[in-house]
Amino acid sequence: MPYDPHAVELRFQQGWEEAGVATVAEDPSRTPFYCLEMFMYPSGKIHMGHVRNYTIGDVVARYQRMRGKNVLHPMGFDAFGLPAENAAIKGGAHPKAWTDANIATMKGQLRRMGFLYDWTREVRTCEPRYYRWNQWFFLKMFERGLCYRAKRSVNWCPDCATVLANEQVEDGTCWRCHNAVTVKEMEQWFLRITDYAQELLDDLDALGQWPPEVAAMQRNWIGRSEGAFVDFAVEGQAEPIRVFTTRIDTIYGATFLVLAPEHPAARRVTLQDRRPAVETFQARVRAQSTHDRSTSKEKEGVFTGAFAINPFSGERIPIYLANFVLMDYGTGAIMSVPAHDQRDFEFAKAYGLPIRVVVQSGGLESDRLAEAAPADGVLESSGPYTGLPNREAMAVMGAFAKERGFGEPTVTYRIKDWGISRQRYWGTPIPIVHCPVCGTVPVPEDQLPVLLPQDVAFTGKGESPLATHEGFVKAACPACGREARRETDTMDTFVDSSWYFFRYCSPREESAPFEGEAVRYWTPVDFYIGGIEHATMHLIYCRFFTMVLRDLGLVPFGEPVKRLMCQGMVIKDGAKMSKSLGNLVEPDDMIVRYGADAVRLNMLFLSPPWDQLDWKDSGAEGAYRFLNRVYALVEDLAEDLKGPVQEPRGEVPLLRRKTHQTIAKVTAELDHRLKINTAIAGLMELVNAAQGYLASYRKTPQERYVLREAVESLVAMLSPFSPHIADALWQMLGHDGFLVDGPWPSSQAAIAKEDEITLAVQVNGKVRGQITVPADAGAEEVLAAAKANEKVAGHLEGKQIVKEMVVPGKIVTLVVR
RNA sequence: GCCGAAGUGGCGGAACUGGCAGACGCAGCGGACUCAAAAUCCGCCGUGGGCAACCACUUGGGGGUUCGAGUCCCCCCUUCGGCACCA
Repeated sequence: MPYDPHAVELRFQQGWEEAGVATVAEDPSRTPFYCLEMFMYPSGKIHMGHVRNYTIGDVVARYQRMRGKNVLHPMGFDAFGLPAENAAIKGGAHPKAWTDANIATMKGQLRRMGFLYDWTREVRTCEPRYYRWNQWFFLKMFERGLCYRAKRSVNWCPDCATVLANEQVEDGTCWRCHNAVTVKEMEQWFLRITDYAQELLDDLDALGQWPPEVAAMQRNWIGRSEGAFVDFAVEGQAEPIRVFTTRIDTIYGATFLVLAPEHPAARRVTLQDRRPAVETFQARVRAQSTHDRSTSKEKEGVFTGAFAINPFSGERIPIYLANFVLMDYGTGAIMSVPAHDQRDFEFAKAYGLPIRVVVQSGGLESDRLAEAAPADGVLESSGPYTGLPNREAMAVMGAFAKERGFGEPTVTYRIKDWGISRQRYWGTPIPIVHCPVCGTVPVPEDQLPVLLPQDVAFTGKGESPLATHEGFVKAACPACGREARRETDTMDTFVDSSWYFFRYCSPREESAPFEGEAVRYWTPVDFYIGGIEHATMHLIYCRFFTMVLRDLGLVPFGEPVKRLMCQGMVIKDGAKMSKSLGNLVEPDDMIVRYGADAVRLNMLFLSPPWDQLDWKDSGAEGAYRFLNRVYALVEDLAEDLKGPVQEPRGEVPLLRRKTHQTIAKVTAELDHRLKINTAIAGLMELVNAAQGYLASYRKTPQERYVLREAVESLVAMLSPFSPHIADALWQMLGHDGFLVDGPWPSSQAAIAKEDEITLAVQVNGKVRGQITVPADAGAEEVLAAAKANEKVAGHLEGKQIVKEMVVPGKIVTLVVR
């Protein structure tokens, strides 16, 4: 019977399900292994990116399980979010119905791919029994001061009518709809991720099994910067202006002070006659979109008429507002040292402000600078610090500022507190009530969850649908009982995904977010696979959340993921797959043509998991062809292999050696490097070798032993990659059960080892001949053989050997003159 | 601008610690089977030279270290990703 992928795949998908092989439970007698893939946003249908991500995860989960580990391999849905709501606004179904329908479709597709998930542990973040714990964590953080409300300038997407976190703004546009983002002042809820900035940074060094580029991106994002605060008195005013600088050593070269246009002190310091100009400038900056503001590099500003006093030199310097100073970094105010900072230099040139060199790094003259000179050097024109190397001066001057009380050394971070308020419906309600008397009051724990109402109107205009839902908004104040107003913002969906992997451990737990025993058994996650696009979003948030959970005493560690892998993008014909480019490959079509096993194998074989993958239908055909060959091979041999066997003694047959070498190679690949493409190449080589063996197969018990060992090892090792066909062939060979429970073949070093090796012989760096020697031959013997080689001898004739060496197992090299 | 990753046949890729570059597959070419086609099987397949055995060249470019470099060091080019007026 020819290989029929559909019949085979459906048969075993049903078989696995009926046998419940995917369902796992804690078992202290076995080693746990938590294999996790980023859960799914239920957008409608799965795409090739999902297929790749989940195939890699399924390989790891199945392999670890074949090795005897107790493997937790769950899947769930990141089910809150804007697209569901946008679909409702466009006149579609209710977000809940839309989401449920998509989940049903996508689960079917995952099942058809043969991914072995413990669906009894499925988590959907839009269910009250899940999101109530988001609310619970919110309250816990609120109690600890890790959660606060503040009026801030926030990123606002007019199109989505909601706030965005910094991480969700890409190049000045919304990460979802890619329309321009603007700035808006709003009351927002924030989580104090900055409290953990240092720990988030420090731990990166210990995450040895994370891709270094992800660690680098996070380092960059956290943006630690050492410097100092310095207070500059404002002439005629009591309140000073605090600046942040990383170059306090250059303070004698500060020739003006600059505030961000939105700086709260701007109004206070501006003199009466400068008001109109200052306000015009502020209005112009405010009108700019985030994108325009960050892309226009033109330095523009306005003089406030006020002067500040340099606390080191006593010098009187003008105060400006300028567009290049950002309110949300440092203190929103800087001292400008045009000689040593390029931005300050450009501004000074544009506004005719003085430029003074104070760090001499070689031949610098204040009135001849063509650009700023940020290099290290020796201080000049710097009062008592003149002559000091600038690095030393930094420390001394910082300490001096602290001693005199007008500043101090400090550290700032680029990362900001995480704004989680979203003016949308389809998310977790924030458990807060605003009371006219008591103010902001948290909803008591025993009143959770604050349920998201179902009956809302989706207009797509202005505020969240919740704000106009009378029944939801009206609430009694939990403190005094008076009529109050419920908070109508919902939480950023990244809150949902920050802890879902804990919930999988005990998904039906009703009295806590998760059950301690289960979490201690399974977590931290051993292996996590997902897209690198989450490097500075989800992958920072979930680390932060885990640290908070640790500080709440809920988990015994601060890092949720031991090993992280980011799979590469799936592209087609050199371009990202997308509907608009018309190069979308539908997994369903591929399955119809070649079956899930071939689609999986092709995905895995085309390139290493972390590299970009250029999808080729012809590759799937190749994979399909390979599976056909394996199927035909096993089918032809199945009956014969049940005949008598006897382990061969003495010289190891070539096929047997190849079998054991392949087992060693594939095992090593799946244990450590996960360069799955080369593991599959190894299996292909083994098939070629087995087929070659058939030419001289005489069906002796010894030969049959060798062939059976090869074929059974092959089928078992194929199982993580193409599990359905592997199970079918396994049963054809007379075994019961499913390969997901092993056995994984084992390699014997003595059999895998070559007893004769072929070495190349180099003369003056060029390969001139080949010699075959016993694997354990000594250097003397090898050299003798090399010199005796006819071709080598020709190159030695009439020459003198000046150097000879043998690299065991690798090469022989002779240098002649 | 800063940080990071990468550049190998017609294509995807292999070469794990410096040791015969091109495993494995795709495409292509030739052959077998077939009335024919598909499928399958066998062979060839980096470039140049030679009837040949063989020789020379070849891992983005240039230099270097080494008996020996795709791999290590320096400079440069290109592509991709991240950050970007961060004081």
